[in-house]
Amino acid sequence: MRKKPERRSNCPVSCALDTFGDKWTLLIVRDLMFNQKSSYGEFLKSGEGMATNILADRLEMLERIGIVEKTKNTENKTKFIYSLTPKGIDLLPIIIEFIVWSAKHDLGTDVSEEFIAQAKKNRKRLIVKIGTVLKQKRVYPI
Amino acid sequence: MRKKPERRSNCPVSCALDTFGDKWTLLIVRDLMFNQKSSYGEFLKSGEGMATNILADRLEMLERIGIVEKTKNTENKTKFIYSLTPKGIDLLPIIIEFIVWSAKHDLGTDVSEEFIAQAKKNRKRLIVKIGTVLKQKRVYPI
DNA sequence: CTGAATCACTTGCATAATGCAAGTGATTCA
DNA sequence: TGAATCACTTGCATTATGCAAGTGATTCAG
Repeated sequence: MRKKPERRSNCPVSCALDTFGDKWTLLIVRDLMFNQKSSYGEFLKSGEGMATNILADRLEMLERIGIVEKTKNTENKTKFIYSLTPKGIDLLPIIIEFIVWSAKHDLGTDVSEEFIAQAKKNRKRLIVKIGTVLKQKRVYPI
Repeated sequence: MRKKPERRSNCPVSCALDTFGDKWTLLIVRDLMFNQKSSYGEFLKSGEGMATNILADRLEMLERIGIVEKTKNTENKTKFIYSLTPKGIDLLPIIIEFIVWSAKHDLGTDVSEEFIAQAKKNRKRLIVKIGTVLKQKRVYPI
């Protein structure tokens, strides 16, 4: 378990990196946003090969700070469903900008032309569109 | 020295995190963009207290992958000047979105209302404006 | 009703990254 | 010419990550 990330300064960039400044946390968010994943087992199957202990640690952290919500699956009691809260959905612009940057500067990265075109020409619309879908997917707590 | 970050997948988010997924790299970029810092000694003085070896490591990496440029100061030969390349300047939207997210969800973080207002209402204009300043600051290689 | 399968984790230990303090070598300045 | 400045290195302790195996609560098939 990683140490409680005490804030290094009050700079907004620094504070964001206290939470997201690692190689895994935003990949979970990405999977929730773009890859239709919502369970521990599905996150594990992602191409990057996250270790089980790291995944458990990050999910606990994301839930604790209110970016992700964990609910019981009514069908199968061993299965849990993770979904993004509004605070988590607000990470969408950050993820989009990472994608745009990689598409431009990291040849060999897989991005659809379509997505980049929309991100550039109808950015706001794209964010609203994806955000709406994510809000609908959200499993509201009782 | 950290290992050469081999790409974990071809996902643009994952690729970006291979480079920027740590607590320090984007702070150097932030200092170059917003804090008028341009030398090793100045980066060290940042409020977060970066270790000297980590700073040296990240500066070398950022230069190697073409995000930062290192030039000799003509006045003082012991001093070097670091500046952002166009590839580095393109990180601006990412940094801005981190700031916007923290301003909204991390109370206690220091952001001016003015900046957030501009980021929301005139995002494109803000990016062009800051980008232009950074291009002018850039020390072109011979 | 029971044993195998599924799911979501834990645990223990090796390896890698980071943090800290001290040291080095090339200018530059008094 | 000796002290100060600047940009790093180096060595070692601490922390985080990676890997493989194990655990406990359902669920499902026979």
